[in-house]
Amino acid sequence: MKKQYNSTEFENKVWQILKRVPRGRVITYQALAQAIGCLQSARAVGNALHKNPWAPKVPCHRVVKSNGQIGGYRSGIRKKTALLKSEGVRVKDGKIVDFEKILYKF
DNA sequence: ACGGTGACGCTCA
DNA sequence: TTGAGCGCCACCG
Repeated sequence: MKKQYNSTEFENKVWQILKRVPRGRVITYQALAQAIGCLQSARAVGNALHKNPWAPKVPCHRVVKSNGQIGGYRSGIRKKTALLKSEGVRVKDGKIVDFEKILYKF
């Protein structure tokens, strides 16, 4: 597909992995980065999601911080939380309930 | 080429 | 437990 700004294998990998996360589950930026191959690039992952050209196509709202917190969202963490709750994920004050239980593993 | 920015992570006080 | 600081990687002007 055409590169919208720059060919980034890294980003492509991010969306790809994120798309295989089932509904009602969540994944951490760290795990995502690890799946790509760079455990230290959790930040870069967030950056990729932040600028992701396929906003509604990719369930970016299923990506949370490694400590179980919601993290951030381009449209606001509130929206992210609402989406998660809509999928059956219980969120308590910006934190995932039973985080390790709904955490998706590859 | 360089510096700044960002939806992060971990350690220390 | 909470807050602040430093380090990490990738993208953009």
